[in-house]
Amino acid sequence: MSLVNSTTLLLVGFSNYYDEDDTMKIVSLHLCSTNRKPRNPLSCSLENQSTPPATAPPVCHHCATSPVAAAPPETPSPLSTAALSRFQVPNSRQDALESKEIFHLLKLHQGLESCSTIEKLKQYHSQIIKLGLSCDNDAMGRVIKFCAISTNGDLGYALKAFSRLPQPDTFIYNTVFRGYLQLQLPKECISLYLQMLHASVAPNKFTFPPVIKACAFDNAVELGQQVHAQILKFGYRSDGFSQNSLIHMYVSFKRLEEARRVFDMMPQRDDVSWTILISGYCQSGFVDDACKLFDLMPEKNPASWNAMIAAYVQSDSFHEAFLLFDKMRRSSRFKLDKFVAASMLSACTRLGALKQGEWIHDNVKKSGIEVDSKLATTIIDMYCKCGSLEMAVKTFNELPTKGISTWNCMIGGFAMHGKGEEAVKLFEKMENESMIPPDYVTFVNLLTACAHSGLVQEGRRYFRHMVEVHNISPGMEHYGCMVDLFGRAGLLNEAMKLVNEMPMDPDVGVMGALAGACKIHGNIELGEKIGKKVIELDPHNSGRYVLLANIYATANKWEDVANIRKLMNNRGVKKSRGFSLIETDGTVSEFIAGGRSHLDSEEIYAKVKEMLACIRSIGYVPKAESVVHDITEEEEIEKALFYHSEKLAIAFGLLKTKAGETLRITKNLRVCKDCHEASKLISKFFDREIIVRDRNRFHCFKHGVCSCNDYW
DNA sequence: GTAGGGTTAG
Repeated sequence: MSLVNSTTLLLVGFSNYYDEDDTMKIVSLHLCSTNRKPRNPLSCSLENQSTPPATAPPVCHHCATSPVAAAPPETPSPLSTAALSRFQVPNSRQDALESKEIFHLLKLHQGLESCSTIEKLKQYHSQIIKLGLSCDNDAMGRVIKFCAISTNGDLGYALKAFSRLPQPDTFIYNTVFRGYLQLQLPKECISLYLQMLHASVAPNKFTFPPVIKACAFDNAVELGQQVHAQILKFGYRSDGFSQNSLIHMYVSFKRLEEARRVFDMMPQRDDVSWTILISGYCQSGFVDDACKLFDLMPEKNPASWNAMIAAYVQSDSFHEAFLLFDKMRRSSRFKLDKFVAASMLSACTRLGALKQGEWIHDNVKKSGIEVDSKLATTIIDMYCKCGSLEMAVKTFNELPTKGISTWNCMIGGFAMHGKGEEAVKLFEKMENESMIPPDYVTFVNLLTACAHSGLVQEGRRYFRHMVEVHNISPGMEHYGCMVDLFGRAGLLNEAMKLVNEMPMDPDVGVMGALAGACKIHGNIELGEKIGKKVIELDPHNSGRYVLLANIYATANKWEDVANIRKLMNNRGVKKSRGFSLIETDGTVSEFIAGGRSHLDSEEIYAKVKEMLACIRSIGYVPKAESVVHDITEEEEIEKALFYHSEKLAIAFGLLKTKAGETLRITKNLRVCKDCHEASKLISKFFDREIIVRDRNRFHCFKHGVCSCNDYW
């Protein structure tokens, strides 16, 4: 976390600047020409690549009943489209006749180029067959290109057509490589590449990017290195696309030194080369190296800016991300694009910085950036996690098309705001109106919503519904939700029964939910047993120790609390420091418990004292069980409680905002019981709405009541 | 033909 020592993070200053009839089936590939000697295709040499044997292909079983098989016998046609130029000027009657057909063919090609549906494509294909061109690479290349690559295509159809070609050319192979990649079938792509070499078809510069990408995707390190050697052998060491693909492949193999070597050896690097390497360093955690490289980059483009910004966001360096974003806007001619917008929205989401998030959303609208389903999801997630459920719902409702993630995100949004009924309603709408079937994540979010709102019956029903109606087997997360659902509702026996009946060993999350339930319902015996198991399952996570300590503290077993602390010390586990962030007037300030490095700390501490005195007058009693240490002196307990980061943030908010303004606070940990109680009373006494996002959910304190109904 | 963004229990 880069925001240390209760410093103030300036985020202001940028608001004025900008202004199919066949079922999809992937058939396995087979070579129609099978009379070649098997050999290692990777040792294929340049000398024998250009003379493929002219053998007639045996009819393959895939094609016998396919539409492609309806083609007339394969006779050599004078209309081979590669020979079109010979027929430009008709001199004789024969030529005139042929030219008519050629005209027809040219129109056919044009039609293929602008073809929009697979049905249309099939009509063109049958005309090609009538013209006797079903083995012509030029004509069939167009057919295969449409089927393999376009969004309305059909790779299965492309593969059938491909298998009928006696000698597919490099273009056709390259096209099918891309088709396989689009459907995330790297193994099939690699296998076809090997078959291509077997068939002595020479690769060209368009061959390597998809093949290398397939190696990267399939994590085929050795093969990737062999393809690298072939790039050099076939003479493409200066092809930027192939070289960039290589850098990307080595980055995905986490072989940064080799990626760097390719980069350094390139005769001419372009912005993509730089960007790939920068993101590579970032993904491997070498943010400093990435930064150095970024500074050296001659001409930065939005992708390279975004690589750096995204790296900062992912490493929790939000301050740096905002600074770099500002620098980008000042120093370059580039406008906000959807990727940078998404990265910055993610930064705002993580920080809980609603104003900044709104600003980015405004600029997305002003810039005319197309809000695709990914960006829409990012925006909605930002509103949900920054506490503005209203704006999230508005944005969601205004979207013309919604993706699965968008629905899931919105259901999750209702869940974290404790709006179980709304989550259920939205899920029903999704099921009945959206044509998008719910997936694994949908049910994780839906069951979470039920758990957080105490909807036990609904939770039970949807847990069955998921299997019975949608054929989704419950995973660890779903069991976690159900244990949480039963546990929170006090149905510990049912929770235990589910854990015992699970088809897999419960993970630390499931056990943690059970331990949490024991704490809530004061089941010390079971809590102690489960709490200890959880610690052994996750011994480096301080939160596990704190939970058991809290269970002991609830029962006033201070000696056991102290023993847990000793255990943590002996094992070198440090308690993760809790912090609270609050946004006031475009600035995000961070507070840690007892921290005094804020410039206004004296004033803030005085305000905490005043604030607590006020709520004492309406019944506040400090809750000692929120102190995990073995402190017995009342004064000491209060000291430890009073300066929790959340109280400091609230006091700061009361100081810096106008009467009636909503305070929005983001915490990294869960709200403790004492702060929860104090926040309710503060909201009543000072007549303020206080919205707190903790690590699990939102608490909206208003008129002395919390939106979670104390069910959290 | 190569690079960058989203939703997931406790």
